[in-house]
Amino acid sequence: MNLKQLSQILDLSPTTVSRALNGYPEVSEETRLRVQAAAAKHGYRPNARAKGLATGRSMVIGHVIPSSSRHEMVNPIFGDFVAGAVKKYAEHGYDMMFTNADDTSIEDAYRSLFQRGAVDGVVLQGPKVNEPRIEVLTRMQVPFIVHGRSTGVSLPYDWIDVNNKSSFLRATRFLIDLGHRRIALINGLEDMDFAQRRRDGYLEALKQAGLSPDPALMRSAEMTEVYGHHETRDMLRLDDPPTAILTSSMISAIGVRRALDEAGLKMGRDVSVIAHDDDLSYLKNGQDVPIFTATRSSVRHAGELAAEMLIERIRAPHDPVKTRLLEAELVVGGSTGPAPNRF
Amino acid sequence: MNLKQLSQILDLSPTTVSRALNGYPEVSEETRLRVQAAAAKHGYRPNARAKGLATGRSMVIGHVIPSSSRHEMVNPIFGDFVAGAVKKYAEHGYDMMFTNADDTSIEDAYRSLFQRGAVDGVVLQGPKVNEPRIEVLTRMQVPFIVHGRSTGVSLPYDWIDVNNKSSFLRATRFLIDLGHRRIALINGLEDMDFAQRRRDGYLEALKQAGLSPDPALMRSAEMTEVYGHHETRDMLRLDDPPTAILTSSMISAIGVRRALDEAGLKMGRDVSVIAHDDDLSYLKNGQDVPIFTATRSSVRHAGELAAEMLIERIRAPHDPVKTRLLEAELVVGGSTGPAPNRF
DNA sequence: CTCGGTTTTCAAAGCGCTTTGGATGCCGGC
DNA sequence: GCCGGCATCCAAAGCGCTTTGAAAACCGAG
Repeated sequence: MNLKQLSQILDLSPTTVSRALNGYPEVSEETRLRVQAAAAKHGYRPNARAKGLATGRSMVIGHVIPSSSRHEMVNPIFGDFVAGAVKKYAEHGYDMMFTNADDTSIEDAYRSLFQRGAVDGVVLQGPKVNEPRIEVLTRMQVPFIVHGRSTGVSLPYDWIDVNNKSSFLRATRFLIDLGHRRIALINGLEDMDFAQRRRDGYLEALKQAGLSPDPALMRSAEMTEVYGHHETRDMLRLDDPPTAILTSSMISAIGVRRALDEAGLKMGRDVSVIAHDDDLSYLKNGQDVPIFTATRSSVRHAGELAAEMLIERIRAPHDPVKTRLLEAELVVGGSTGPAPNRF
Repeated sequence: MNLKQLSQILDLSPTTVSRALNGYPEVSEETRLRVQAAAAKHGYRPNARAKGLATGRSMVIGHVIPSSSRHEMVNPIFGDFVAGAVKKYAEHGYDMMFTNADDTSIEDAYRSLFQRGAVDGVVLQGPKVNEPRIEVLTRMQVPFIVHGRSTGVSLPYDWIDVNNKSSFLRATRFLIDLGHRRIALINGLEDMDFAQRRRDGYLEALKQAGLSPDPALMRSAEMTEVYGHHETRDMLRLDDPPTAILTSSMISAIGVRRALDEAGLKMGRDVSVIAHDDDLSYLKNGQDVPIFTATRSSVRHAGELAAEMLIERIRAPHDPVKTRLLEAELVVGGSTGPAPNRF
């Protein structure tokens, strides 16, 4: 069932039917109702491609998933972000599109997505330090939003980010206030901008407290459970092991706990742990009492906000740049306590 | 840059340029090279919407995400499946599209997606028992594939599934062989088809061993960490607590372990645990030695296969139905051991 | 040369929609 | 009775591509 057929049934021109359905004023209310009824009855749905061709808009927003960095897509954080975004997209009549690209052609992927008219805008996820994609997208005049920021990029661009630095600064200070001096950081990959900012916050707090950082206590890798476990076990073998561990994700924190258990140490008593909690829906940090003391910020909520900001941007391409910085809250659970062995 | 402009630059007709680019034989090799060079030089990308309009195909495959069941999308399993699928899509020139739908209109969402020409096929995820969507999609003649199956649906349809029943049967038998008699099942939501099959396997194994199931040891809910923890803690309080626990996901297994830790029980010695492991990339079941004894089946691989099967289906809509049943492997880790307290 | 066949190219229609620029009919005002 | 103005409706062009059917160019055979 297409417009033409529907208009023939109604004995109206396609023009009028189109207008009736799209809420234009130059059609009588009577006709509009008649058209709407017929459309509903025959299950008429305007062809999205034709509509897009005619209007020049696709009502689709694109996300690109690097394929080689296997984890990115799969990353549960990504999932929650996308869930938040897709909901807002739907509210505004947008669909969400994914394209896959290998790392070499990732810029190409964005370019192609937009230039072939598949999407009206894109969201850039997981920005690295000096993220080159930002410049590319700006030059192409694609409406886009960055989830995160990129130090080193001086262009203005829309972004939404959580204040990683301040949240890790506060978490570190919290541990220091509890008397901890040997504080480890199990961070994400530090070419990622967010990881770098977290490290900055951590270092800043140490500095403020007059503590000097120990490279042996600073680890960086993809945030898996196994990685959290591995690094923790490794650090516990040090002559002067950490009494507190700061970790960049709940997943690795789970690995940390496993390593502590294996070593016969009790979390919160022998070793304190603070995790960054993205408030993932299937991996809640406990029911009422948080399992881990954590810096919490809902990545799903960030997804919603990002979607709204992007849609705004698409509507008004020349508005001044908009940014949004979310503060994480520090929730205190059972995984932290005063430093042991205070002499 | 569009076809017309490019053809003017080349002083050729749009027809010829289009054919040259799409590999049709009726264009001289010389011209073809000239066209390809110009296309590359000017960064020409055929407009996807126009192409779609003309060909009647969108080269997009759709996934629908129920919004009310918050977890579905977010579910890390979903993420890995999608990662596998999107890779295969890309290899065949397809993109992936997501639409959001609330639970009431989920059928509508599929209908709309297809009828408005947004997608060439869809994948149906998380089928329930007597899944109504299968009938709807069949009737609409949408090419589709089901990830999982649906007991109670008698129509033929393409599906790919892991043999949930046999894998849980084997896992249960494995525990029985270790001397366990009080075996708990922490299952997913049992209106989901996969969960029901797992329960069937579990029950079958008990039956074969002459054991009668205890409703107090059979739990069912969304597979979160907190849930695994909660149910385990609850069951440990029973007069006759389980000595082994079978759980439907790694995530809840982590909760199970937490509950065991809290109760001062050692996993693998006091209580044995077997999890179903979807082999998620960021939540590996250990490095070399598996953490949990588990029934393992890569959901990412399932995603790849599903994508290929769907693309096949789109190419040949009238081919006989294809199905694929994957067997999970039973990997033995440190979480299982002989039943304690044998008298 | 001429002619049938082959290769190469092209004009134009069509995909399903929106939108511009009228047409048509009806109204009251003069 | 005519005209401007308004409310409705419509024909046709256009979005950027593919594809049909036909023309043009070229070939060697006769």
